[in-house]
Amino acid sequence: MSPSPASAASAAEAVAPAGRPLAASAPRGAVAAVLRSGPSEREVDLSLRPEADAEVRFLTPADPDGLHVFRHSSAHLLAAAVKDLFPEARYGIGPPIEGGFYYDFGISEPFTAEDLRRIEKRMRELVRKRLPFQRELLPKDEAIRVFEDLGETFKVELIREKAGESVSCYRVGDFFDFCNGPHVPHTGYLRAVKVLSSSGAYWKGDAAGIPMQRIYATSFPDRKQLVKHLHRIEEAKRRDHRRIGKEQRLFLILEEAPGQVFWLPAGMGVVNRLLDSMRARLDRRGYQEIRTPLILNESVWARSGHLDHYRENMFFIESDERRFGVKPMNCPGAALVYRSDIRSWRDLPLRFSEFGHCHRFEPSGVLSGLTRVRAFTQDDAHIYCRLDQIRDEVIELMDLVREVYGEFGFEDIQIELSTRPEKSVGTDETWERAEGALLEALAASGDSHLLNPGDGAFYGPKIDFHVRDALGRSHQCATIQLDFSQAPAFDLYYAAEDGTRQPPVVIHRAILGSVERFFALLIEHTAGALPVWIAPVQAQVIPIADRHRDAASEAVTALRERGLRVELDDRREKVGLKIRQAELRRIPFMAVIGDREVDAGAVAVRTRGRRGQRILSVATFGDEMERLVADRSLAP
RNA sequence: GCUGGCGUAGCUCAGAGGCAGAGCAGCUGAUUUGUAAUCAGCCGGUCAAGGGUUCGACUCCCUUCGCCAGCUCCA
Repeated sequence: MSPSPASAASAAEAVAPAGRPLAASAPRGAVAAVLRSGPSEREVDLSLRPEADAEVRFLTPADPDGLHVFRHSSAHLLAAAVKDLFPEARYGIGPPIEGGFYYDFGISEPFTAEDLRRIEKRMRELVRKRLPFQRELLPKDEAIRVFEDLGETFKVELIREKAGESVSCYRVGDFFDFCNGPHVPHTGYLRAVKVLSSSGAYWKGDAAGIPMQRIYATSFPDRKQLVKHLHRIEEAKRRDHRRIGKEQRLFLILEEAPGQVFWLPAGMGVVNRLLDSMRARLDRRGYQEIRTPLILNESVWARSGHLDHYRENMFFIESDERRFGVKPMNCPGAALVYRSDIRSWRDLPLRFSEFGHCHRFEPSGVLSGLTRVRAFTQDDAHIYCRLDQIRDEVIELMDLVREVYGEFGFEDIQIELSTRPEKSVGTDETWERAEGALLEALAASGDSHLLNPGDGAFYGPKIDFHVRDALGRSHQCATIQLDFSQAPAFDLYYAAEDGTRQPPVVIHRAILGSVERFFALLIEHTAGALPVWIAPVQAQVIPIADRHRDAASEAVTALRERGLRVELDDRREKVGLKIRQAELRRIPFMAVIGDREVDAGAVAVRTRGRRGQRILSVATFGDEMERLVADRSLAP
């Protein structure tokens, strides 16, 4: 997320007089300042006394840079508390992260829940002491000596790697840390802290390296914001697709097939409507749908490069003394389809779409609900085109992504460009050309993006679209990947205008990404209250007593004849109970029929999540639902 | 895969070295019901699986499987 203009403007600009601490001119709540000297800027403590009158911008926790400082200071506070209680813990790094911060410690025993409570308590004690954050500059060799004496081997390593000749350190109480700063003036600022959880981690993220214990925590400038944040975390848990999937009987994941999905009728219906809507869209955009085998001869995977680059993520089976690979991707199948006929430059671009069921062997520890599975359906396509068509195709694809995600109301989407990884096929020249084409398309689209150097697929660079789930975790969904290597690997060519044989460029792309993952995000995004067009049941018709059954049944029939998904709840239960259960199932509309409605030839329509009802004729009610379906409306 | 936690009825969860518990759901009956839970009765369990310790294990120990959080990796 980038800093919004509104919050950046909230940081006050000022001129600080020479010789006086910046704090003297700082507005209430400021935690640090940005000092401008000429064209360069640097973040500094409020205790700094500028030598000459200085232009400064004060940072508060309301702007992203200020919050960063605030959380970073909080991380020092956490480490100080841990060192108090566990002097043998050596500290690693403690950066701010979205929603809080963490600190890694080298310690033999994992922290218990009780440890975390004690740590939080000690943090609060240190807050009450209002201990100042004091900056000290040491020569590099002296700093190394100091941390060696303290036994802080991680810090010694960091200083050796990162520090310049003069090493900036901060002291807060007895806690001394190598750190650039800046920091809040004293611990009293950090009055709303909460230790959240702990888990294992590794020094420098290296799974073969030294195990560490990581403590996650968060902090806010006041108690109210902290409570609000903790509330959001609770709300996210309520939206968890695993929970809603179970409650609403959408899908199952069983021990009998780890990482694979059993779609229940309600969930299957949603998936089918998703796919139908994608198919209609693709038809309009000139795609041709294909389906290729799940299991292909091993030689295909040798040819495609998967055996060399993707083997550890593949399932293999042996039958009739021959080895087969279960497809983790659909590309080789598409390549074989392309090769099955002669192709002319006039045919391009050829857009083959495939809702391909892919299997990938994922390590057990990464499986999670529908977002990380071992078998999933990709809404894949392979576009075979000429070099000069790449730019327009990619621009067209970005438009398609925007269209689909916009329709579901996803707004927090991050675009990332990933470039050549270490393990890759193809020449430097083709990689440069492919990366250049993507950059051009990105520029043309006007969307901002992040750069992920070295994160591309082994066969080409890619543009990924990430969407956040309810818990704030980011998931890759749509992806657009260029591939200059499939054509040579599979001897693909087209007859060019000049009569020569030319290799086509392949664009792999998925819009939903994995249908399973997209489904999960949709559930969390809507908290299970799916839009009418895709909801498993669109309306529940509820007769009040037995004598209203016939009228209710007629209403159901009339609505079903329009193609609407309507259920009848004619159990001999109270209306309150039926309404409650329909609300819990997030059914968009509840149509109650009692004496008044029978007399008027109407239904009393209650809309999901709203009190009160409207008296409508069955025909009007049907019209309204049809309109919501046709518009793919997000309401109600 | 690694670190830690967890696995008890269909679901949510309590319990605990000595007869296995609750609420909801389900079934049966009564209630004919007006917008988020009507009442009563009944049924429901190899306490994840395998091994070990013990007079006795659901409980303690070991192994395996699965789930959860994080790490690493990714659609």
